[in-house]
Amino acid sequence: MRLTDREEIAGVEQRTLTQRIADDVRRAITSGEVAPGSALLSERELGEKYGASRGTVRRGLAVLVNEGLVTSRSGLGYFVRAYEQLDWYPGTFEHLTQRRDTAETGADAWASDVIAQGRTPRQDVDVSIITPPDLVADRLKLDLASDMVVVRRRLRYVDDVPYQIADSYYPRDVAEGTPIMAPGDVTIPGGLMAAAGHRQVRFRDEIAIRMPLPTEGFRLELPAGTPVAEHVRTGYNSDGRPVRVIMTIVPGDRHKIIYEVVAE
Amino acid sequence: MRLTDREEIAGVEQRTLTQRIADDVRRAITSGEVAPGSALLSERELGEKYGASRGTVRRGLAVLVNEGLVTSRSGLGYFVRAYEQLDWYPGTFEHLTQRRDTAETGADAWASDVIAQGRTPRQDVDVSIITPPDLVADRLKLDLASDMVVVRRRLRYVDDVPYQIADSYYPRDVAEGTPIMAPGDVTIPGGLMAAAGHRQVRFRDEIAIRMPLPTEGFRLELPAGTPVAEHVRTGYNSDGRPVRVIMTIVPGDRHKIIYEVVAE
DNA sequence: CAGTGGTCTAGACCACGCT
DNA sequence: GCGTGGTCTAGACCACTGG
Repeated sequence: MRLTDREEIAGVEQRTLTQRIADDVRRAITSGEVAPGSALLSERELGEKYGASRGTVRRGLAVLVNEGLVTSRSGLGYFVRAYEQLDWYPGTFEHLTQRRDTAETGADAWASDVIAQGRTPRQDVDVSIITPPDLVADRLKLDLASDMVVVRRRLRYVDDVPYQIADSYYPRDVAEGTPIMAPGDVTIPGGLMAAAGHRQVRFRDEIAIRMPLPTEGFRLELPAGTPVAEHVRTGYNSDGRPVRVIMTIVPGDRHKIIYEVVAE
Repeated sequence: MRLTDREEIAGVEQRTLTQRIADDVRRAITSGEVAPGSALLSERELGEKYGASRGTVRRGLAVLVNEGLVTSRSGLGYFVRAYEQLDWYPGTFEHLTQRRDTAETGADAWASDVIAQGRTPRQDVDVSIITPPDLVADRLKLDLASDMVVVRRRLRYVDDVPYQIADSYYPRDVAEGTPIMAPGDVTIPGGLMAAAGHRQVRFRDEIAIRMPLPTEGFRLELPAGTPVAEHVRTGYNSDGRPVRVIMTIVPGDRHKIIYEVVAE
């Protein structure tokens, strides 16, 4: 019956039932008719409303889930997602960003950014020596495949919600015997780079936009339909040598990335 | 029967059949076992292989589609997606980026970037006067809700593939009587801003990572599972006045965004 | 033409959350 | 216990692509 019913309504209806459901609900959300955080009709109710089977309703809602507009919670229902983004300023130098409050709180550039926005930062840090991934070896210009690097793996939280994966890679000779090797969440006024005796005078940031890998999604507790930025910074010292690579995974639903650039 | 079959294999198998299919195929792709561009088994074949119904296979493959790993073409099959990204350097000033080849080809900063990478740029341009969206009005500090702005809407292509939506907004008094108002793809050595008598001495770039709106996906011909960066640049002149807002929609599958920053 | 994906249905069982 | 989403099946018809 359905096909004829549907086509009767609007002559030749191009869109599928799935699309109609997705479009209707999307419009209700983007128009503000249903507020962020509030619940949608249940799958069975929507099925009733549109004369659709549950499978079709689920496909329609899946579209919105993958667009990041909606999440589902088992046993509860579907909810409109609410976004609250933190400003992240990667485009400033550690040793220049260092703020008044930093010295007092012992916060690094990121942490003091977070504090400035009235939130509470925390990070789990783990230091180890590894064979670097190709991406890192290339950027650090390590010629020997056997060269190992020091990696500081950080999982950064804001108000106890995971916000970023930030892994820093240092050539061994740069890191060894410096505070970089210190385990845990150490903070050095002026930055770790300076503490290791290198002035990072230039960096190159490469930003790729993609969907998270399953492991990243898991670690960062990302809902479906949440893309990430893969932010790779290569830092150079005054000799033009690459001395650090930082790879940061930045969930799109929690961040706005900001660069301020001034002509010299 | 299946449930028992499956559990027999590995004691207590947590993952669902859908997940197993998705995981298996993903591993085959990320390990390089199946090359980019090549075809996967058909839905019916996978169903056979895993003892799954077609619906289940489709759900498994949908996971990979939404991760951007795979696309399907009706009547043909599923294919591993191939990524080829263009480097985009937004972090440099128009009037500084201006290159030798620019003067010759009449290319703007973006176009000469593209040319430098051996590709062919093109853009459709459309100029009109509108009431600005809130995002723009805020950044241009327009106080009257009635203030109108000049917008140059561009859809930029590389080798005839849509690459970016780039819409520039100018206050009327900045744009009127200048080449900014010229319809079509005009290019002025030194940039439109300079031609309008303003030196853009500072800008602020805000980058949000999200899934595309349906209209954006349509215009840019984005496959499912392709996130975008929403790149908003506010440019200021030497008086500290915001004189331009550029909103660029940057598909993640075609771009790498690069900022080079040098300590002064 | 045979094969592929796209859409849809109707029914089933499960785990989960709340009351 | 009842309602919610999560998973799965089996079967159907369609439009499209290629040889």
